[in-house]
Amino acid sequence: MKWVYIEDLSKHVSQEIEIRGWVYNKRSSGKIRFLVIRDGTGYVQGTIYSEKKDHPLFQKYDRLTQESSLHLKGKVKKDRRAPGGFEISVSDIKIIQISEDFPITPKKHGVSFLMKNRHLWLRSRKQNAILQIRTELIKAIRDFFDNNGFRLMDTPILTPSACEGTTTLFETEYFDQNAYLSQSGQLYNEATAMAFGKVYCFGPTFRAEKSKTRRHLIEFWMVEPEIAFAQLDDIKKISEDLILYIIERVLENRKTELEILERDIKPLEQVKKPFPRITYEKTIEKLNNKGRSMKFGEDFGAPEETLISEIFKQPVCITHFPAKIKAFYMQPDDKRPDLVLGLDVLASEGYGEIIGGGQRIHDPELLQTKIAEHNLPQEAYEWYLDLRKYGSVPHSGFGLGVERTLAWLCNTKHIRETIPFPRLLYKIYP
RNA sequence: UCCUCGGUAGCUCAAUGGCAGAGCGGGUGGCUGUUAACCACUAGGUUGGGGGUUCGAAUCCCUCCCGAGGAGCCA
Repeated sequence: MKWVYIEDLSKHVSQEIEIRGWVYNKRSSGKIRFLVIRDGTGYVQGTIYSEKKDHPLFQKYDRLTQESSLHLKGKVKKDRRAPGGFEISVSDIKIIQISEDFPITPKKHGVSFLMKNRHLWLRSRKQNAILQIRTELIKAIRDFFDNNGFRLMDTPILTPSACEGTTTLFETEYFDQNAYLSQSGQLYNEATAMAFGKVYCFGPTFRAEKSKTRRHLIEFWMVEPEIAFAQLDDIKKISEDLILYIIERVLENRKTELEILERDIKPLEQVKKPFPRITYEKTIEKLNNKGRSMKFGEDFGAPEETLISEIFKQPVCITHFPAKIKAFYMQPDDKRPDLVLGLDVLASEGYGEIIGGGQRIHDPELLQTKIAEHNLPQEAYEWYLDLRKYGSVPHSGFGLGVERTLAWLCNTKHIRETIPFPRLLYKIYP
């Protein structure tokens, strides 16, 4: 008999097939018994009907507990009463294992309990939906870059020193020296961009910040394109195209999951390019007009980002930040040397920054000065300075945070649900 | 690191100085279309740890531990 995944059931109506999965829920009513099975690709209801109370299938059914594993054979039927529109009229059950009492019952649970049971929580419907969308999001990101001439260049996770010297890094041993877990692939990406033109890296990054908010993970995934000869305006356009492509793909292929999450898709459908483009100084002005007093030189916090997204109702592209609040490698504006050509994109609906990037300094002397001003050890940056000695060109890039983007797409309150096993402040179990 | 709130049955919570409870989950029985099914019965407790006040503490005080929300920090 043919083993079929639940997501493909619609192709097998009226056929005898086999499903392999786990018991999600049971309901019984004497002579008819219901069994909801999940197999990772979806959920389907099985029905067993008999006049005889001691029917062998009833005996097996009665032994089944939540999350018991089984093979289930039966005929696929279309039925309006069944969740999902299809159900299986069960002809045989092969029990693989009777599960012990499963901790996560179909009722309410607290976050702390669920996080301790993250390895089991992943089996729940909403968690499953979020992570199904995650795989679509990642595929969409890769397709976007692959289809637009970018070369995938993986950057190292073990690095000899800080990329920027701003964030706190995880330190580890590297034989007889110290090494640090990467907080960004960008600097290495600049080298590969000079070798391949258009590149991107996609990998995990690590920040040892003691951040305890719904927007922060200690370990998170970031995609970082870097383009030789590109200037600020070029990456504005690419970041818009990327975001629009991602939304399109998720809306096209993951509608069922968005429904499970009860995500109102209108705000996503309404995202259009070009996004509102505004400078840092204009943003400060707007915030002040809205009663949020801010001075030039202050960085936006979570409340400001929320307010900005309320003003525009679209993702917003903010540029021209004070040099003081940005990293050392940012290219200064010709007309305003106190400003840098940085780019942040804030997602709509209050989700805050999902993209950060900008144009990089290509002048060797200027870069050297900035490294000195930021008290960074020049020896560590010799290779990086080399990139400006041998055919230096203007170049730009940005990083997009996968989990923040996913939280926005799914309308998930907390970022911890957007990665299978989140690493959070002081929490690394399971 | 700081601020606020919390920790009672496997889970979610009630009991605010006087008998430690309910719903879910588990077990037993019933029911022909259930949708987190329902109905009946049943088992289940070191009230986070330690100390104190009191005739009496889940409840008040001290202390430690753990968690949540937020802030700061943070491309």
